[in-house]
Amino acid sequence: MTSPVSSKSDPATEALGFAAHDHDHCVETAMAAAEARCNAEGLQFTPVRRKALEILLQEHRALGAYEVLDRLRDAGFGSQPPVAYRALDFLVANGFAHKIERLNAFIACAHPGTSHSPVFMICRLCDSVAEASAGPTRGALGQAARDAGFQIERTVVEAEGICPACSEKAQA
Amino acid sequence: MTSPVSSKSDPATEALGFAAHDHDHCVETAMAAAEARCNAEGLQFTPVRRKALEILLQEHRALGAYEVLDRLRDAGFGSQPPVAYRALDFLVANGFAHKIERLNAFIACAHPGTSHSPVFMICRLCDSVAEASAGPTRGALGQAARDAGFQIERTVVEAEGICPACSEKAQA
DNA sequence: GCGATATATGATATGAGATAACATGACAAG
DNA sequence: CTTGTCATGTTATCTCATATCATATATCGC
Repeated sequence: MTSPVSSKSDPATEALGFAAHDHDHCVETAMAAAEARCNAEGLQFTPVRRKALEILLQEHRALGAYEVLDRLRDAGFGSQPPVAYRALDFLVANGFAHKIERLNAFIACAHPGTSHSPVFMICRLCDSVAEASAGPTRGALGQAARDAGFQIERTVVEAEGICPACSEKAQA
Repeated sequence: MTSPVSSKSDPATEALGFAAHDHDHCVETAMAAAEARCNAEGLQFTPVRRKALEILLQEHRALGAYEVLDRLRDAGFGSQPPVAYRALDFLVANGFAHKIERLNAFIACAHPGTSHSPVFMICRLCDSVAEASAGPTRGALGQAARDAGFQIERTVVEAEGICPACSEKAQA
C-alpha cells in the first residue's frame, strides 16, 4: 500500500468518485443527514463518531483505519487502534461509511439515507474510489446464490481498474 | 478470524463449495491441469508453487497465507512469510488460485483453465467458500463502469451469508 | 558449453491491519 | 442510589503483508 496522498486540485472542487462537485457543500449535507438519521433512530452520534465521519467526508477517499486514528488523535481523541475501529464499525454498521475490502480502507457513503448494496470502482493509479448503487441481488451473483441455495446477507462488489481521469492522462 | 477447522465428513467426499464430490480425484485433475498449462505457457511450476497449490487443493477451503506457510515449512520449504506470499502471488496471477478479500485468505480455483471473473459465496457460519463463474462485465457493475468511463481490469465479487448446509442445521 | 541476464528462493526486519481483555466514565431505569 | 448498559480509553498482542538484501537456479544469446 503506497498511499499516494491523492494529488488535490481545488480544495472545494475535487473529484467525488470521478465527477466534480462542491466539496464543502457535500460534507455539510452529509453531516446534517447523519445527524438527522441518528436522532430519528436513537443512535448515539457521539463526538468521536462524528469526527470520524467528518474525517472520511473531508478526505473523500478511502482511508486506512490508522490514518483515521491519526486524525482522531490530532483532534484530541484516544490514540489507540480500538478508538478508530469502534468509530468506523459504528459508521459502517449504520451505513454512513463503507469498508473497501480490496484496500482494507474506509470511505464515507456517497448515497447516504438510501438503503443500498454499494458497488465500488477503484482506480489503481490514483486510488480514487467511486461508489455506484446496484440492485441488491440481481445479476449473476444473485442467480448463482439462488441456484446453490445460498442466503446472501451482504455483498462485496469492487472493480479495480483505471478511472476516466487517469485514462486521459495515460493517453496524453 | 476463528478458523473453525471445517468439520470434515469423509476425507474423499467433502463439500466442494456446497456440493459433494470426489476430492482425491479433483486434486489430481487440478494438479495435472496446472502442470499442463504451465508447460504450455512456459511458466515455471516450481516445487514451492506446486506444493502451495497442492495445499490449497487438499484443504479445499480458504487458507490464510500463514496457514499455507506453516504447511510449506512442514514440507521442508522456507519458513518466512515471503515464501508463502510469492507462491500465492504466482498462483493468483496465473488463475490457479484466488484471493478472498473479505477473508484475507486464498483458495484454489474451482474452474481451472477457464478464463473467468470468479464470484464467491462465503458462509459466515462454517467459513466454506463456493466459487461460481460469472460473465466478466455484465450486470450492474459493468453498466456503472461504462456510465462512468471506468476501465475494469479485475473484479472482486463476494457474497457473505449462510450456505445450504448451515441453513438446514439452523432449522433443525 | 559458457557467460550474461532474468527469475526464483531464502532470511531479516519491519510495516500495516485488527482485536482481545480490562478499567473507567456517563447515564437511564428501577 | 444502585444496577445495568453503552461508550471511551489503554495495554498488549495477534494476524496479514511487504521492502530489502543475499544467494541460487534457469534461460538465452553466443
